Amino acid sequence: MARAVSSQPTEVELQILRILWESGGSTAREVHNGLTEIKGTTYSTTVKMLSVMLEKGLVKRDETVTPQVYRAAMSQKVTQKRMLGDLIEKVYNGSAMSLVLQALSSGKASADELAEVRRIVDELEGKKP
Amino acid sequence: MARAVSSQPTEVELQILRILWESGGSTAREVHNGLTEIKGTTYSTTVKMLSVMLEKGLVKRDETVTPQVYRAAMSQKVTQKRMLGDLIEKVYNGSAMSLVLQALSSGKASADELAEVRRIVDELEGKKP
DNA sequence: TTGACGTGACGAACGAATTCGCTACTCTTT
DNA sequence: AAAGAGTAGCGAATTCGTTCGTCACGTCAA
Repeated sequence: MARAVSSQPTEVELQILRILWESGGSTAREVHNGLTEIKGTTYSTTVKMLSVMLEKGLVKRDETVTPQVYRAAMSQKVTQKRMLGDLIEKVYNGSAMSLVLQALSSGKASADELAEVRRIVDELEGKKP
Repeated sequence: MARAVSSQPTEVELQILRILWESGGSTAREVHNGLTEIKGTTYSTTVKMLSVMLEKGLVKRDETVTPQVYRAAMSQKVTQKRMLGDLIEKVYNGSAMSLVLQALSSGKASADELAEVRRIVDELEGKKP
């Protein structure tokens, strides 16, 4: 038998979504131009991927114009949260904090970013007591 | 054609690794007992998965004892860091901080955990100047 | 109108991931 | 020794993800 259908976008699907998020909407040709830079695949492959993603509901398509324009069906933020939650569940046994600690200690964070983290922590702590 | 070999453990492989990390080492039967609770697959499948993982180098096997004992080849921490880095790269465009901020603001963190985050931030900021 | 060119839609092909059935062995127990 | 039970190994079957080749249309210029 086989594995179940993954709810998460696959590797290539994600690369396409990133192109669409950045552009806000692109024709198959435009997606292909962005994709071929990193993958070297053919235009045919790009069109196929887009049609597969359309079936899965990962992208929407405006057919009233020619060429048709594709857009991501879900925002980048929502997709990120979904995939992050998935990783936390599957790899960090549901502990978001242990992921945060690991990301903090291993990543190179700028002073500004650290200050931002501190601000968020202050905000969260303020709600507790 | 086909996709490239994923460097990351797959879904089921991860579930098996989690069992091995927790136990420190298990027989095929023990892994199966843990796996069948969440998957309902047969013993045969478990043994096959273990042999595939052995080929990939994801697990090691002690053949001097009967039944043979399997252990994860890589620590949980290293695997987590590797998969986290992968997510940051592919989904967060390389920005670890935006992942941290999202995880912090969406997750429910305890006071202790927040204090721990604050401690890490302090430590990281101390090194800068 | 005929030919070149771009857009789209299929379906084939192949590797990877999963699942299992069957077979071969090794120990125990009668 | 013969019957049972558990451990391991192999290869087949299926589905998914990914890549292309090819064909059918439409549009536009010569």
